[in-house]
Amino acid sequence: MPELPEVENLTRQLKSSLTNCVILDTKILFNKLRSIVPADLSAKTKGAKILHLHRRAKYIIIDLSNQYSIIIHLGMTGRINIKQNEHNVLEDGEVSQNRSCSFNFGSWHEIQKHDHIIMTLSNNMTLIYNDPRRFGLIDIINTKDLLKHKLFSHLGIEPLEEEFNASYLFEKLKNKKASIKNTIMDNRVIVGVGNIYASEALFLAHIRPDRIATSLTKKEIELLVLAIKEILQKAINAGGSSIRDFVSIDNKKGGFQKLFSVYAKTNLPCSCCGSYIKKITQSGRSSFFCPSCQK
DNA sequence: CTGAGCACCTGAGGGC
DNA sequence: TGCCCTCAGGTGCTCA
Repeated sequence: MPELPEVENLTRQLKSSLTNCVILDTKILFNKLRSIVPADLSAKTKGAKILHLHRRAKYIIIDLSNQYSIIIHLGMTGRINIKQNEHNVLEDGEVSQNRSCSFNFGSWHEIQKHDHIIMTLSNNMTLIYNDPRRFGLIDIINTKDLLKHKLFSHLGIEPLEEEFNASYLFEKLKNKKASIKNTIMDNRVIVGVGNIYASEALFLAHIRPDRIATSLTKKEIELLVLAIKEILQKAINAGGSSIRDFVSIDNKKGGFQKLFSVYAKTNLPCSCCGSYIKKITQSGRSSFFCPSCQK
């Protein structure tokens, strides 16, 4: 259930629990994800130490001690669960016990539906990649070739980096015939803005999603850049619901979903002006906006 | 080159 | 209960 904020939070969590772990064994239960999981994933990970974890766009990258890097993408429904063969206390002090599919207190070899990759790690931990729709991806390549990888070579800049600013976006919007919503979701322009936050950011910037990109004024572009950064940062700070899934608290209604202003709020009153939120379809995906606040 | 549409999948939820 | 339809947080490919 990942947009950038969730992948960012997941990466941070994984970083704190997996850094310096050794991969003892990797089992591929099902190899047909978005692309075929490399058959030598097991051989290339066996005995390697996890040195560093980081994120690029919505990809999680795990650098290993043996010059390889694992690339993970969660697609629409991918999850990473960490099982621990002992009583597990979460960061906020709660003890997890309400999820059948995660902590089994001793019987942690039990395989759940849609578990595709299982990594046995040192420190009594097991990493499980689960993905019902299988739009996710796992690959492994030489660390030095990361940037050349075809998944990364065409990607635009990170929205939270300083280089993503009004003058950058202004240049990118020149001659764009697509809608502004499609444009900010275009990975070649900026990465990591998914369907939820595209709608949310455009609401914050008071711009209709179906405006042609070139029609935005400089002022609107400035507002939009700030809105994208703000909405992503807020969502990261709110923690992601996938993090809660990751640490196995089933709390889908909580987290940042409460912060949505327009997403999935068709026909509900706008929190700002009371007008009813409208839903339209753009390139086959739903967009939500307030017809009165957004121009 | 661009942009729209489609394909890849399973599962949840609504209508009948 | 069950069948059928629509929809879902992503992204790369094809075609015009």
